[in-house]
Amino acid sequence: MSVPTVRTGMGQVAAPTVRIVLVDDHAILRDGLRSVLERESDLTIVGEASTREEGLAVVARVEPDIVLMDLKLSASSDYEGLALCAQLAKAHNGIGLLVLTTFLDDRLVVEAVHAGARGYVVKDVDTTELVRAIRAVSRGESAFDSRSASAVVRSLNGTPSSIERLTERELEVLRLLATGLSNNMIGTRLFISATTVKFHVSNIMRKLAVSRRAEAVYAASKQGLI
Amino acid sequence: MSVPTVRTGMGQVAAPTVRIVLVDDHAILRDGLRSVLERESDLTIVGEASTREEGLAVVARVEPDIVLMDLKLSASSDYEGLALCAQLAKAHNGIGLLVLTTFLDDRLVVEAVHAGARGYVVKDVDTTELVRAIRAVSRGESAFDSRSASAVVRSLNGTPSSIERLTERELEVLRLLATGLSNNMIGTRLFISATTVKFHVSNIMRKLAVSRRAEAVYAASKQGLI
DNA sequence: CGCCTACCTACCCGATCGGGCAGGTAGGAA
DNA sequence: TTCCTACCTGCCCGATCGGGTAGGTAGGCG
Repeated sequence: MSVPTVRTGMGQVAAPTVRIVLVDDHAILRDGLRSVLERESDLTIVGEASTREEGLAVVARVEPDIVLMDLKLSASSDYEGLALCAQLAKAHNGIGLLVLTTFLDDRLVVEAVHAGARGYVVKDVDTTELVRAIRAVSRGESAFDSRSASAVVRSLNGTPSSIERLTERELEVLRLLATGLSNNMIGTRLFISATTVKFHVSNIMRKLAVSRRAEAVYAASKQGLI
Repeated sequence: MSVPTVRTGMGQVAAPTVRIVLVDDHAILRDGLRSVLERESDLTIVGEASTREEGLAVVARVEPDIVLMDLKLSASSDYEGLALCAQLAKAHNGIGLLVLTTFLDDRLVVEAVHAGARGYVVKDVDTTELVRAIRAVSRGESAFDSRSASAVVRSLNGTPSSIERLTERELEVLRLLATGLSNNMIGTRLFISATTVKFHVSNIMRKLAVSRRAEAVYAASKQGLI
């Protein structure tokens, strides 16, 4: 690591400069963040990206200390950032991944951590709290705003293995379910029998802890599954 | 209007200072916007608010030229800003309401205009485009980024009166529908018969142009109705 | 080899839904 | 007054759903 270290006249070691890449699909937010963060003398924005592909390319090129990223990187998918997180964590060992996002979803927080994020901050926190989180992550520590932290705690001890993931097939059924198709029509579409569709729907409802397909669609929509 | 007008030495009339209030539930975005916009010499942020109530109070106090606001002002409701729009337009005649939001939804654009907004910009546009929109609205003009503009066009000629609003009652039914209740249980909850519930559900499905309750819930969720 | 997961299928049956029918009231606008 | 909107109600009937039961196959893991 060739991180520049600045020594003050007092002989103390000042914080080294933290090199940051921003990944967010909203140019306005990136501009705003850049403007706000660069007021801090120890922070510098060395790159920006608006998509997953751009993010990978930029990070590979500039090798920042921190990637400050949203989980939602397009209108279509609400959690594409998770994939980016995992890819960055794998390709750049020890890189500081800090998620800055709109939604506070227990599941998402946990998934982000699993994907390699060392921090999770929701967008309605104060700027100072964000800066604190950035510095913490840059030191190799973890940083969660208070609400995200409790989400993590909830997910870890409240429900030991609460996250029952839906299988690919179930997601497929779920998406068709959301379009209002009957079991029979879903079966025709997927080349399986209506009985099998019903079986999948049952499992989906069990995993989402609901009892009606309408509710399943709502829950899945809320969680960004579809 | 006691807007200060600045005359240059050339005898030309320079742009007067545009006084802006920001309304957004994310402190970070507000900070960022403030930082970015105040780099423009003719723009000044005179107030901030994170909720509808705050927005009303702040605008009443500082009487800005422009209110730059998000439609989503809390995690629960996706379009509370519409109500704020309408209230502000009513209370402050001629005030410049500019919507800055994440989602581009034809319906929302139209609703915002009906609520009194003179502009609609999605958050992934360039900062310069936002600044241009602010100046346009401050001059009393309208301003839409290109995608919002086409949304308006689509809504106006594509479907003459496509926006069939759900009644309060129907929204009530819809919310219970999303929780997976049966017609009978919804009826019990609302003190009406199951037949009436079915009637409302039918109307909801017709208005949302779907044929199943699951699909209705999905569509409503997508449109931020619930 | 058992054990697990993901996936697939069949039959039954009562509850529910979706779409018709035909009506009613209250309140506001033309 | 007549018209419209929002709201409410009853009855009918075939299609669909939700929840059981009781099986099957393919592939991976220890």
